Amino acid sequence: MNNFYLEILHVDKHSKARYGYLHTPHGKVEFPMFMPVGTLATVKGLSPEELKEVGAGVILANTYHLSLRPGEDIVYKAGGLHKFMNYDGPILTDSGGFQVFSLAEKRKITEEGVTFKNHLNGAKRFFSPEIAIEIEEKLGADIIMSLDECVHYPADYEYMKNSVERTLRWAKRGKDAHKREDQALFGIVQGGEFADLRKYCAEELVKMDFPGYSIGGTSIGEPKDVMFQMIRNSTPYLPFDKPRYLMGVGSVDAILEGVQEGVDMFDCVLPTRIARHGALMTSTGRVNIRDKQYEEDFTPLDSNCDCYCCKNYTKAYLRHLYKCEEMFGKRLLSIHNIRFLIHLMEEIRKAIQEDRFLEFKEEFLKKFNNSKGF
RNA sequence: GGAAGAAUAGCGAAGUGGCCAAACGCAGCUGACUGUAAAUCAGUUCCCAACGGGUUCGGUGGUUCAAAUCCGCCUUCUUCCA
Repeated sequence: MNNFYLEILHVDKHSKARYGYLHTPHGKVEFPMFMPVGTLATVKGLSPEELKEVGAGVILANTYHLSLRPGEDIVYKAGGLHKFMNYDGPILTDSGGFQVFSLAEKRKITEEGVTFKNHLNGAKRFFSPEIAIEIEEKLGADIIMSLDECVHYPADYEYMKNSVERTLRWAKRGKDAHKREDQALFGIVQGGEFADLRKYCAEELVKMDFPGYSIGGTSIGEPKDVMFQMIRNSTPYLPFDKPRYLMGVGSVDAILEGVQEGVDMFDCVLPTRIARHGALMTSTGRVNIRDKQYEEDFTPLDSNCDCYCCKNYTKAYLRHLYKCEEMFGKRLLSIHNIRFLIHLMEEIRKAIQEDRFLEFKEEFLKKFNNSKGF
């Protein structure tokens, strides 16, 4: 496919951070990028117009969840995900590999695939690498993931080794099954905390020649330094000219760490989920808006933020909305958190182009870690 | 004027002789959340120099080894009858 490629415009002189455009069938987007998650074909609380306003490019949707509701055939009949959800930017679908982890007690893995007892009514649903691809083709995202096993942490070496071998076989099967020319299928690097397995998995995937590579099995409860090591054990084996996507990572320090190691794409439910729960990312650290200290605070959430929420509303008002469980509050806070991360990426991109990424990282973390981080 | 019933922690509400500093819900205060089973989950909320101690269940006086729980009186509220 020639309408999907990475256009690298600059590499930071003092790190592996890269800047450029990712070209997709639904337009080009700058990287490094943060991709908001819209599991059920909606980024919870935000309209497509609001997503544009906060600067979102790629957004995610989920194969497992959409295949259960409304069902991939409905989305297909609607004209695909873009039309169905009225989003004309690039969309990425996760394969269901994360649900192998998050719904661990409701599934069984075999060589053939994964059988889920779904979380809605317990009905069995079988996912093979081929079925995942078939569903993803019907959903019609620009970027799709092969079915993998997101392995729990910690896992012993033997388990991880077998799992990586199987994930590699699944990647191959998915690739063979994938027919749509207008979708980029990514392979996923697993291997947990084991350096040799990460390397092996990356190298084997590269042999299969995917248009992009994901790093999975991160941010599932492992310590930060372990996560950082997982990244460093993966990126060196991935081709320079293909996008690297660190899955499920959305904490500020981890994003900065990933960018430094040459990661181009990040996604995470963190900003939207914690926003709904009243926790906000600000340039000076974490804010729990429900806290009493904001009761009479008539200043913006983050004076350095240019989002609709920060430009128009005070902490006292946001606290009030939160405590009254008004949905507008959750929307405003979600808008802020997503804008915060996307704005962070904008600043990162600027810093990379000016070869001062490392200084930027240090300064940003210094301010951010003054209070509680994530 | 008479009759019946009720008063429990910020609110609602269990408990009706010892296992009660008192269930539970709400409100309050605080944490957590990372390819979304999440508008969720967890902790905490009488006072204190606190792995112990001190005061509580409308008020007051009793009964009892022991009372939120039983008895007398008082106060307030609700309903019904006049």
